[in-house]
Amino acid sequence: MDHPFDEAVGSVEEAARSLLGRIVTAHGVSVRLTEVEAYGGVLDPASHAFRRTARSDIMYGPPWRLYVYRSYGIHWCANIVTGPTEQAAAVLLRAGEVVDGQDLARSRRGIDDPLRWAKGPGNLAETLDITGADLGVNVLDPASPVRLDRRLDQAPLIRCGPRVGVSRAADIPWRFWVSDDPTVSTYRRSKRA
DNA sequence: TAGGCGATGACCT
DNA sequence: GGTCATCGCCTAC
Repeated sequence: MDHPFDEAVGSVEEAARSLLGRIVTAHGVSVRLTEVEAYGGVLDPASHAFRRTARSDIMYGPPWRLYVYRSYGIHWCANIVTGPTEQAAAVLLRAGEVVDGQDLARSRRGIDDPLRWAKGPGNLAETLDITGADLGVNVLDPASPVRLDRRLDQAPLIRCGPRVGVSRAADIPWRFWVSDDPTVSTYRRSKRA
């Protein structure tokens, strides 16, 4: 597929795919990532880092830091900066399966259905108790409040499609999810796309 | 400094 | 299918 962001595809797309299936642990709960979206930074008009501002500045820094932003004034959304540094690329964590800390997850979400605990980026952040206080932490540091486990030996079966909720560059298939996984969020196209 | 607008989720019909 | 709560960020005045 031909689009103006070919240069960014290699790095951030590969990073997004490599995150699927890995375990993120934060504040007492662990989640196996089943759905992510890639954002290509300066080359991607849908990325918060398309223009450098105070909010997006963290994405211009070193990779494997956490970028957290508030959406609609209500929800927190968590991203992992993937680099390279000048490109400001990042991967949004959209959904996962809670694999540890189930009691904490249930109390934070207030619902009993485990499939819904970390379904959608806002719910994922709420389950893991990720907030603005976690902005910029190094997810590869074992002492970090938000951390990523080692890379998988075998990658899961991955499918891809357009990103959710973005109005610009809406047709780029940079949403990735684990095939047939029940914790993946249901797709909704942006109203403005 | 004011106004518009979301990388959402929950609830409604 | 559709609506709406709610507020921080960004842009334009």
